[in-house]
Amino acid sequence: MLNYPQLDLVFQALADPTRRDMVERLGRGPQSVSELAAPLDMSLPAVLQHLQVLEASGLVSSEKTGRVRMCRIEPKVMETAESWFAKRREIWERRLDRLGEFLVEEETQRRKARRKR
Amino acid sequence: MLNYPQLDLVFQALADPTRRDMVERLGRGPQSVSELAAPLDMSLPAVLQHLQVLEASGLVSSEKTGRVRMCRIEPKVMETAESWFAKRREIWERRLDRLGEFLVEEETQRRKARRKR
DNA sequence: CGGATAGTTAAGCATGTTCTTAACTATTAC
DNA sequence: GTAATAGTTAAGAACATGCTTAACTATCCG
Repeated sequence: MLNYPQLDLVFQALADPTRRDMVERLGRGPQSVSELAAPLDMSLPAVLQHLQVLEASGLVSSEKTGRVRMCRIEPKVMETAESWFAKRREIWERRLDRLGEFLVEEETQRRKARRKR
Repeated sequence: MLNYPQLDLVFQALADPTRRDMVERLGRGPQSVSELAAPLDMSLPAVLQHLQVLEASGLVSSEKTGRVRMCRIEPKVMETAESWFAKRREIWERRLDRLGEFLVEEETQRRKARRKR
């Protein structure tokens, strides 16, 4: 399971539309810092700061060769975040199943009680 | 698809460990504000503020009857956030498939070329 | 070498977040 | 009706976030 601090950083990173956009584009393939920055309406240092947040969360990694820094997504961290939702949903659905069984059982008891009268 | 501002609010809400804890417990069943607050090491107003963040995101809804406010999770919003990851993963996996096909194709071409010599 | 390209660092400002305490309202129980 | 319970509101302190501009470094190209 993912430890709490990382989930903090991952969800914090994804809470910003600029960073989600960067993640979505990196999902289509690796990009340099300049390529990432091109469609964004902000300064290059601002893009760098977003990239740092993404890297701190583990969602994105980058490597510099020559003067170009290539950025790529880290699917494992994405999947671990996704699995937090899956785990919640599993518990939620199990609870609803139990609730459903309880209600059916209750109804059965009521029918029996009516027949006895 | 979920609109951007809501995703901002949902991920922002989940970026805090206290709020994730509240969501996890509400996933096991509805709770009053006091019940939600009980295990948390902070003042009641602070819990209220976290609850407001969760409600603003749509992840949690609440209803007051008498002097008790009962809070429940909104699974649909959870699922829509989860689906953001699923969508990213789908695109990512499709890309890797294409990349795999390309590499296999390339290898096949190389083998043919070798045979011709 | 010298200029263009790609990225980086630092400082500062405006705004947002997370908590606190104090004071308050509405509901229920005796 | 009085007191306990459950929640609410407001104000403020402390820190975090998301930008900016200015100045800088490292690499590549001719």
